[in-house]
Formats: sequence, C-alpha cells, structure tokens
Amino acid sequence: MFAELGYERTTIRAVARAAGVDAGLVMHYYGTKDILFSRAAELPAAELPGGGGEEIVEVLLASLASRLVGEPVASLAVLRSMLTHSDAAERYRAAAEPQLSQITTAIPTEDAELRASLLSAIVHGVIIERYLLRLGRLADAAPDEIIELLRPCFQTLATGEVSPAPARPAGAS
Amino acid sequence: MFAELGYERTTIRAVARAAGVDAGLVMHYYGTKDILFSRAAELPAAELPGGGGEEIVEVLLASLASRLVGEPVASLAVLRSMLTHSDAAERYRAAAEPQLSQITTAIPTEDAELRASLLSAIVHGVIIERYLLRLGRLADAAPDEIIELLRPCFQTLATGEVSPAPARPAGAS
DNA sequence: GTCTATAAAGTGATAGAC
DNA sequence: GTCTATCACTTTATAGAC
Repeated sequence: MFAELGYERTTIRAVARAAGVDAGLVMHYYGTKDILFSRAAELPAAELPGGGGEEIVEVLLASLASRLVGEPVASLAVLRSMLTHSDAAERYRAAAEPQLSQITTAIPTEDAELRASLLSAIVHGVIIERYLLRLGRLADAAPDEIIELLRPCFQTLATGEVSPAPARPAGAS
Repeated sequence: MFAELGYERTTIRAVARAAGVDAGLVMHYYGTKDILFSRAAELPAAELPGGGGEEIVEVLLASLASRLVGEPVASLAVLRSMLTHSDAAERYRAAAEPQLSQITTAIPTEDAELRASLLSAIVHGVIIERYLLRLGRLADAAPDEIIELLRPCFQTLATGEVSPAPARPAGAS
C-alpha cells in the first residue's frame, strides 16, 4: 500500500483492513506508523562490485535490468514516498550515496562526480517512469530492449568518450 | 508550499498562515484544496518545435537547459505531488504525452516510442534529482556542464546510432 | 473582504477488556 | 493474540457575523 499510495495516503486503518484485522492490532505490533513503514520499506544494501569505467557500465546495466524485470515493492514504497516523507527521502539518500561515490571512483575523468550523478538520475528516471508514472512505452517495454538502448549512453558517461558501440552483443544482428 | 511539501502535507491553514490571513478566507476564494492546487500548479503548454532526429536533440537540450537554470515552482509542485496525488499525476501526463509523441515522430527508428520515453525519463530524472532530491553533484552543477555531458546520450537515442561526437572536445581524433 | 465558529470526518495513538 | 472504545488532534469545508 505504501508503494501504491505513498506514505501519507496509506492509513493504519486501511492496512489493517487489508490484513483482515483491527487497526489496534497493527499499532500493538508496530507502535507507530513510521515503524510500520520502515519495516515495509526495508531496502537491500545493494552493493556494487567495483571496477573501471567499462566494467561499471555493465554492472549498472545489470542492476537496472534486474530492477526492470521485477522491482521489489519495498523499493517502490520508498521511491513513491521519498518526495513527501522525510524519512523515506533520508533512506533513499542513504542507499544512493554510497553507490554514487562508488560509481564516481570508477570514472576516470575530472567531472566524475557529475557523471555518476547523471547515471544515477537516468536509472531513477527510468524506474520512476516505468513503475510509478507508467508513462509511454517505458511502462511495458522489454528490459533487454531498454538496456540495449541505454548502453551507449552509459558508456559515454562512464568512460568519458563515445565508443563506437562494440557492445550490442547477445546475438544482436 | 506545494512544491516544497507536496499535496497532502500542504494544508490550507498553513497556506493561509503564510499569506497572513485566515484559513476561511482561502476557502472562500478557492472553494476546495484541489482548486487551490490547480491554480498554484498551472503548467505552461510547453510546445516543442518539430524537426528531425538531429534537431530534436538540440530542442530537448535547450528545453532542459532552461529548466536547469530556474525550474518554475509550479512545475516542481506538480512533480513533487505527482507520485501521491492523482490529479497531479494526470496533469503531468497531460503535459508529457504530447511532447512524447512529438519526440517520437522525430525519431526515424522502429523503436522510436521507446527511445522517446527514455529521453523523457532522462529529463525527468535529472530534474527530480537536481531540485527535489538534491542528490550529488547534480544539485549544484552548472547547466552547461550537464547539457554537454548529456548531448551524446541524447544523440544516440534520438538518431538511432552513435555519432562521433562532433560537439565534443578531445579532438574527435 | 475578512474573520469566527463550527460541522463532519478522518487521523495516529492509548488503555484495557476478553 | 485480538479487538473495543476512546482520546486528542487534525483536516477540509460550511455558515454566517462584522
């Protein structure tokens, strides 16, 4: 429900009703709404293996691909709530910032920080547009297709220059 | 306030207090909270001039650049609220979909729709990360720097293939 | 035009019965 | 373990006084 409605519009009573129990019982077990949210929206640590610019591209693409196959609802709850609930925003940053600096170290250029931020922004833009906004083709496109289109983008951002697309592997004609 | 807090957390009372008047007066003039929101969050039509794949890239980049210089708070109000307020989501779609199809017609490839969606997702990801989430370097980077980094990305998406970056330094060797 | 008073409904949270 | 009852508060919205 947090993923579908966001933090404020999800009520304890509605959660209890959906669970077939009384609202008091939910409070009894979780204490506060914030704790309930934090239990429902626990994010995996999501460590990225290191590597150079070329490798980080594939790591990021693989990570995105798995999220395009089936984004866990806990992540969606955080994403949906992060713009209005400060706790969700903080949690999101806590998950995003270590990844950001890890990507930064993999990029050789001087503006690595900005490039890493852009890579992050693209990933989140795609996830939000696919799952939360359900806008355009992104809502139902095949993950592979999305990944292949993004690969050259990621490469120019992560390596500092345009590479003549040696990728397009996996039997791309 | 809608831009800073989102729809649900912005109360009529708080708006009235900030305006130095009584909450009843706000209601008297606007009738409902939804109407107040729609007045505060009116979006410009934002027409994109047409053009081919190469041109649409510069149009999109110019549009993004102007939003990076100073995104209007009305847009931010819609963006902040669109994930939790259905009215804001609808308004956002109404503004985004015509642009999406316009970009689509400018792209020559068969998967033009998906490419257009990706371009849209990147733009929104950047805006959200810069203004709403204030994450990483994107929060304070110079618009020009962001635009230049994104240009090759946009080109590969809009034209269908990697172009040898005529707009980039490094001699294009 | 501005405000007071208040209605009507919903919220998170507490205390305690069974 | 589950629920009833209720508190204390907030919200949007209405009606009407000045």
